[in-house]
Amino acid sequence: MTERKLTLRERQRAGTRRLIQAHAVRLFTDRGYDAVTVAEVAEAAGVSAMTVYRHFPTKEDLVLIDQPARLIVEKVAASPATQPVVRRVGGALVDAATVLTGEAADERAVGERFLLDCLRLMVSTPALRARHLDSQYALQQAIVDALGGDGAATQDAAFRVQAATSACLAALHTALTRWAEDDGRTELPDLIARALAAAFGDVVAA
Amino acid sequence: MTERKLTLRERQRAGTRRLIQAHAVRLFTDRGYDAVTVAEVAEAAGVSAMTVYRHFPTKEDLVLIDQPARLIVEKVAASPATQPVVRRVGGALVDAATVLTGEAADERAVGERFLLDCLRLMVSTPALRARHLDSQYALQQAIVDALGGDGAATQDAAFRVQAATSACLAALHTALTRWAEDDGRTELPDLIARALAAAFGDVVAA
DNA sequence: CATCCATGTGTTAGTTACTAACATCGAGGT
DNA sequence: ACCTCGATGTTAGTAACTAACACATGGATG
Repeated sequence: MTERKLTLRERQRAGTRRLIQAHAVRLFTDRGYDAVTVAEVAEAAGVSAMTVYRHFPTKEDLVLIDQPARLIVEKVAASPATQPVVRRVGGALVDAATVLTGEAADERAVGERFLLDCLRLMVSTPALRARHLDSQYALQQAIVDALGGDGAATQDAAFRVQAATSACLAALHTALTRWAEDDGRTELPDLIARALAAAFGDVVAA
Repeated sequence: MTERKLTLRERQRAGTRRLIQAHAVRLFTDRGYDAVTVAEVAEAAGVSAMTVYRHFPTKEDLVLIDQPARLIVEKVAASPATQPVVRRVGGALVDAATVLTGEAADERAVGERFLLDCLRLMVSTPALRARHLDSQYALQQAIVDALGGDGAATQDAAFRVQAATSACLAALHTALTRWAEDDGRTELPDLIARALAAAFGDVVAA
């Protein structure tokens, strides 16, 4: 699975990174994001505050998970260009979620729990929610590029693609929020599919 | 139009508020949001930094325009409950935009220019874009409430309403972004209607 | 018109997120 | 064994806020 060619330093670095993030999410969940300072996170992880900033550019990045943008973009690019945009993007989102949540069940237990903790923080903390929504906006730009709506097409066509893509990602966000509220009890791909169906009707029936 | 029963102090307060905001948006547009400190905004407006914070809780609020949430919510609540959600919300968004951009043409020239400056900043500055997206998320909650999907209905129905509403607001955001890029040359209601049509097809034909 | 109070404002001191610059220590190749 | 480079710590600094207190002025009351 994971690359075994990592040098000792790289493993140590990755280790402290995960250590810092784990302590951060735990403290934030316990006492609230705003009530915990970066210095406290650093102390809990046994490092200096500067080290925290070397691994995470901002306090918010301690919680924000880098969306699997690459996977989604690949799936969008691989979708047939003959289908409507909402179907292509929606299908890619469901597929990507299936791949991600379907990984090895043993790692899933711990990994998914951590992910749910992060998601809950993102939904409940205004600053994190805002940053998360903005990262989805960045994902939208990447998806639009992958859809092949390159500068060639009309500006009006590009606008329509933007609108459809943003609507799909909004449905995804609704599904993610619900997933966090449900504590992960419902299967994420199902939630995404249902959110898409609620917004677009049967256009996205895979 | 505006209430003439304002006391002197209220008019003074509103005056300094607009003064501060005008100087802020001008400075931000000229030199960039991050390169201008709140202290500089205060100095340009001829007040102390503390006064700026008394009028605007955060630096970001100097640019963020309070969305006409009330108008939109009213229009949503007034829409026929028999129609699908995307139609009800989409129609309300177009209607509200028509009302707002259709105001007295003389005030519109200056007001719309200021609004476009703010929008451009919101689109191009990450911190502002994030806050704006989050304020749209707040608007989403208000719209869902107004849709009458009160706790009575199924939790699943509430989820579907959330998904559809969020998708509509995503289309709105795409339209607003395009409007700012177009420098307001295209009529905003038309842009919104086209964005909705691109996402949902003919479901929203008003 | 004199008085009192509420409100907007200024000043100061503090907290916290974040940055820059320099010193140190240890991993990893020579 | 030596040298380099990368990870970390330390210090000092900037800027967005917040709290607390003092001051002045609008606006109502006698």
